[in-house]
Formats: sequence, C-alpha cells, structure tokens
Amino acid sequence: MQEKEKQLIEASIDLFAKEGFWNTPTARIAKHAGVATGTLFNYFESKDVLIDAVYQQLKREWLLHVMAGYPAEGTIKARVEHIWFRFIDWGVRFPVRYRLMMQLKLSNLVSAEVQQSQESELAFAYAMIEQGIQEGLFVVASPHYLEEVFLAQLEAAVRYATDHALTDMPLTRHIAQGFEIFWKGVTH
Amino acid sequence: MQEKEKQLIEASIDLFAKEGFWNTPTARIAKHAGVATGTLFNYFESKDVLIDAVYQQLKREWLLHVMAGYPAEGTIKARVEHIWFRFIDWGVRFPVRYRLMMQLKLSNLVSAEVQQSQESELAFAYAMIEQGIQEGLFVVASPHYLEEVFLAQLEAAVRYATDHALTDMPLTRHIAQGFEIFWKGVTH
Amino acid sequence: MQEKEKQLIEASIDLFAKEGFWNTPTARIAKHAGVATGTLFNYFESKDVLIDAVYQQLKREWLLHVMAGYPAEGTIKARVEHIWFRFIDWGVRFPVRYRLMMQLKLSNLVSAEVQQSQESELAFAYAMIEQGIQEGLFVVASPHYLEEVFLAQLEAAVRYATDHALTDMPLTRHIAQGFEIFWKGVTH
Amino acid sequence: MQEKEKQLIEASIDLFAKEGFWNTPTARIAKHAGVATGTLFNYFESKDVLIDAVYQQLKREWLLHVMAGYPAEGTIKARVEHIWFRFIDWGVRFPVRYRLMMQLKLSNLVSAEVQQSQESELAFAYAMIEQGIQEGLFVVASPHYLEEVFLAQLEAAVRYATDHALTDMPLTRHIAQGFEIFWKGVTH
DNA sequence: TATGAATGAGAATTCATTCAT
DNA sequence: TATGAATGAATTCTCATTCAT
Repeated sequence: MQEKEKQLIEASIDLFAKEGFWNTPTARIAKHAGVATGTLFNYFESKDVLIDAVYQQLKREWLLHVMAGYPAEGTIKARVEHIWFRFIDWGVRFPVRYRLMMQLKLSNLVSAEVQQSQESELAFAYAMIEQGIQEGLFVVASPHYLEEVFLAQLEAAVRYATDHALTDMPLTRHIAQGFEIFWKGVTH
Repeated sequence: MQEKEKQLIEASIDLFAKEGFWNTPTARIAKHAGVATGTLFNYFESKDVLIDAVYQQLKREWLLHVMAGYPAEGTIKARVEHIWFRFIDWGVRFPVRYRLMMQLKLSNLVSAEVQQSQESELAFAYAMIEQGIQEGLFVVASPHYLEEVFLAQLEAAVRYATDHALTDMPLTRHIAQGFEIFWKGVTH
Repeated sequence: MQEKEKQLIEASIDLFAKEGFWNTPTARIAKHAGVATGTLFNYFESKDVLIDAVYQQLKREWLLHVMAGYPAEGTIKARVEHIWFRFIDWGVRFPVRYRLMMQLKLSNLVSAEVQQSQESELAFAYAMIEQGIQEGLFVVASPHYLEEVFLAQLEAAVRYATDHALTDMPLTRHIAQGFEIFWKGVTH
Repeated sequence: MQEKEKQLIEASIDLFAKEGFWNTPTARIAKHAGVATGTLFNYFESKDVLIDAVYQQLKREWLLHVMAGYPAEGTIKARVEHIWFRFIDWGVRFPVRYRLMMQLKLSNLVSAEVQQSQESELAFAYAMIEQGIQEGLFVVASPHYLEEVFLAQLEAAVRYATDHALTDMPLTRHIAQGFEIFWKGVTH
C-alpha cells in the first residue's frame, strides 16, 4: 500500500470515529492526511470506495490480531478460548477502531461485495463450531445460531470492558468469567 | 400527540428504514407524510429533534410490547422468560422497526439526553438481574455485565430468526432453545 | 411560465451567447437572474434541462415569428417567400438569439427528445416543398434535399446580412436577391 | 511535426468527435495517444492551443484534398465543379473529421488568430467567384454573398449525403444534381 | 397553523496544469 | 525530453431551514 493511501485511511478512521461518516467531508479527510483535496480521489474513486477501504483495513487488522497464534491443532476449547481472548483484547486495546468497525458493519455503507468478501474470513469460526457440535461437545443447535451467540457474547464482553475501563487483573478476570458463562451455555 | 406529528414520525420510520437517515431529506419526509416542507419544522425544531422523536417513539412501542403482561409477581425465571419471548416476538413481528431502533442506538444520531432518558427504562431488567444474583440463582458477576449478556443473546436470537425467516413451530423452538442456552450460562 | 423561470432562461441566453455554455457556471446564471444558486435547480432539474429549456424557448419564439401571417392559402411561391423573409428578419433582428439557436442545434447539448420534438415543427416546410415538386414547380429531387438547400441558403443569407450589418434598403435588396438565387436554382 | 505531436492530435480528433471537446480531459487524450499526461503539455502549451492545432490540422487536410488536381487553368465552371466534387467527397469519406471541423468553426473554441489565418486559405474561391461575376457568368451580387451561398449549398449537399448514407451511383447523381441546382441559381 | 418557494452554505468530484524525478 | 502524482480552484447539485403569505 502506498504511503498516502495509508495516511488517508488513517485520517478517515480518526475522523469517522470522532465525527461520524456523514459529518466528515472528504476535504477534511484530505487535510487531516496532509494532502490536497484532489489527491484523495487519485487513491479512492469515491467516498464510498474510501469507506470500503477503511472497513477492509480494519477487518484485516482485526483478523491478523485475532488469528495470531491460533492453535489450529489444539482442542476445540483451546481454539475457542484463543479467539475469545484475542477478540476482546483487540476491542479493548483499540476501542476506536473496534467501535468504527462495528458501526460500519451495521450501517449499510459498506458495499455488498466487500461485505461478502469479508464474511468468508469468519469461516474458520463456523467450522470450529460445526466440529464441536459433531463431537457432541456443544448443544445440538444450528451452527449459525451458535456462531451468532458467540459473536454477540464477545460484543457484550467488549462493551462492558470498555465501558468500565477494565485493565490488568480485573480485565483478565472479566475475560475469564465471560468465557465461562458462554462455555457453560453452549456445552452439554 | 397531534395527528400530523404522528404522521411525520411514521413517514420518517418508513423512509429511514428504506433509505437511511442521511439519504432522507426532510422534504421527502414531509411529502410522504402528506404535509408541506415547512410544516415539519412546526412540529420538530430540526431534523435532529425529529430523529430523537423517532427513537423515542420506537423505544416506547417496544417497551409497551415487551412489558405487556409482565408477571411482576412471578418467579425470576418466569419474568426473564417473559421478556425473552416478548423481545424476540417484537423483533420478528416488526423487523423494520427493530432494525431501525438498533441502528439508531449505535449511530450517535440520538442526542445524549434522549439516549440517557431511555436507559432508565431498562431499570427493571437490571433490578431483576440483581435480585437473581442476590438470591444465588445467577452466577456471581456484575449485574451490568449480565444485563449486557442478556441483551446480546436476545439480539443474536432475533438476528437469527429474521435472517432465517422463522415462523410458527420453528420459531417457537428457536426461542425456547435460545433461552435454554442463555439460562444455562448465567445460572449455577 | 413563472416569473423566475423566465428570468433564468433570459439570463442563460445572455450568458451562453457571451461566454458559451461551458464557460457559464450555473452560479453565474442564477446571479445574473437575480436569484440564489439553489433557486435555479428548483426550476430546472439540472444544467442540461436548462439548456433544453433555452433551446425550446428560442425555437418557440422563432417559430412564432416565422409563422406570423403565414399565407396558408397563398401560392407556393408566396408561402416560400413569406418564410424566406420572416426567417431572415428574425435572424437580423435577434442576432444573438439566432446564433445561439444555431449553435445549440449543432452542439449535441440538446437532448434527443427535445431535438426530435422540435423537428416536427418544420413539417410544414417539408409539405410545402413536396407539393411544389408534385405540381412540377420545383426540380425533381428529394424533398429532403431541397429542404436542406432551402435552410442552408437562408443561413447563408442571414450570415451575410449580419456580418455586413445590412439594414433598410440594402437589407431589403439583399433579401430579394437571395430569394431570386434560391428560387432560380430550385425551379424549372 | 514530431511523432508524438501527431499522435496527440489524432487522439484528440478521435475523442473530441466521440465525446465532445468539453467531455474530453487532457489526461484521456494523452492516454489514448499512448503518452503521459504531462507530455501533452510539452507539445501544447494548453488545451486551447491543442484545439487550435486540431483545427489547423483538419483544415490543412481538407484543403489538400479539395485542391488536389485543381484545374487552375480550366474554365470557371470546371473549377467550381472541381471544388464542388472534392468538397463533398471529403465530407462523405471522412464524416467524423468533417463534422468536427464544422463544429469547431462555429464553437468559439478556436482562437481568433487561427480562425483568421484560415480564412485566407479560401481566398482562391473568392477570386474565382469574383472573376465569374466580372465575366458576366454569375448574377450580379456581392462576391462574399455568393461565396456564402456556395459553401452553404455544399454543406447541405454533404449533410444530405451522409444522413442518407449515399454511395456509388446515387452519390454521384446527388452530387451532379446538387451542382445543377447551385449553378442554375447563381448563373444568368 | 400551514404552506412551499427561496435561500446559500457546503458537499463530492473533476481536471488543466505543474514540477520533482 | 518524458513521466505521472499532486494540486486546488472551480463546478454542479443538495438540502436543512426560513419566512412571507
């Protein structure tokens, strides 16, 4: 990725988070990135495309963080725990990016193609859950539903942690307890 | 509430859901409500105020639906089950309104005051959870966190039900199973 | 036609003639018409639509002038002479409007629909020529071609008259002589 | 003329004809010519200058075609006939170039100097007509006017031929008949 | 109270031209 | 001489809001 492209995306993240997408003119983004108004459009065909790029960038960073050290060969529990921890860890470390990513996901601003292309990156979670059901570890339910439950609980955990500004031990305890509640619910 | 005020809010819900807040000019709302452009501003000081009103209206309807028949004197489980059922029921019956309410909640468009004033309406849920913890029914955790978990699971349940267009028996089964998962997680 | 609509078209004619279509921003048109920038777009959906309207207005005025007193029952020669005179008369009296109308006709800026809808207004000329051929008055040739010749000669006559600033007697003589040349060419 | 200069003019003709002058950015011209954006401005000071160059190029080609084989020593009729034929021939063979040349002539885009310098190239036609009048061959009228009539009829003839896609015999007949009409009109 | 034409600040986007490499 | 990224003024069009009727 080009230097300026990166700057523009970074500036967008900053301003989108602070002011919202619709209150952030492209001119302000360009200025904040230290380039001319026209330059933005050399890198991104339109504001919509820029938004797509921002979303993809966030998703990429997020995935990299969540998957770092993923114990592909470990037990299901180990794998779920890994994602549980890394997910919350990212949300707590980068609350601005996390919030923005979630807002974008719900906002209809991301193009259908990009939205779709990102879905597949969660395939590993789905596979993991499916395996857990087959092995009799999880309750017998639609894997799609369990996936939803998994994500929803993670979001709740992040929201609570950031709202209450948890760090260090309290955060660790919160993560552990959250996992316990989740695990107890979905396993036999 | 005046007749026209109601019409304007209804028109807003319609158009916001179809086109999004930012793609819906006040002029179009007025037209859709069958009044003149200027009239809208006789009832709502500004577009922001209108959005607040829409949010409040949705929240009010939602609360009315969820609380209808609430067994205030029943067991905790009965009360939680009631909310579980009525919440999902509303989300499935009025998916447009449900989605819009959720979007508004996350979008920074609702003024802080209104946002706050609505929070208190969930106080009963908090109280219920607190009691459950004290009675040793629920796991020992922050009631705030359990509340988050409760809402998150509900949202997951609604999302799954609408995404898969569940009705009748499948829906009933889904609601029951979702509750089981939730309940197993948060109780001892 | 509304007052402001008329003003905007008039301002457009003024500025388009002086500066050309592409060197005339809509903002300048609005200002010249004494209204706000936004007002222009209350009357004309887009600049393209405004250009269409200008063309239609000019064509309407032109047709009204050319057809005033048209001797529908006269001889063919009388009818052709009438158009010959009135056409040049308009071109000489309103050189700015005339030039603009001709430029618009050739410029691809007028929408196909408007262009088409205007064509039919020349039907009477075509019919006149066709009759002349059938009556053995005109040379045997495609009526379409004779129509082209007719218009081309008229344009030449107007161009010469305005370029040389003819008025009064010289103009009258020029018109008469031009007609003679045309008439001699197309009749047996 | 340099190789790239030629390519740029050729690309301009192509794109101007297809899209119009104002819808053709210099960047697109450069790309279509296979050079970098900046390179265009090494050859042409500005877009205006490029347009001038395009016009001059077209005019030059046109003149070369029309004058090829010009019977400078022939009778006036032979000379006029030659131009009549070659003019229409060019218009029919190169309709795109022909249209573009005509559009440019009327569009105020060609600088006054270039416009003027091109006028003189028609001097031979003027001389020819003047001689015809002196010899009593043509009607007594302003040579300038007869020149206008001449050009106007030629334009009408080309327009008819291209609009009706005439070729071979029909085209030959059309050219001959057009000439007859013209000739009958301007001679005694 | 209702109307809807008028307003004009602001938004996204374009593109001729420059200039460091 | 060739390049093409960078520039930023200029353009069309939008829309929340006002206000005379």
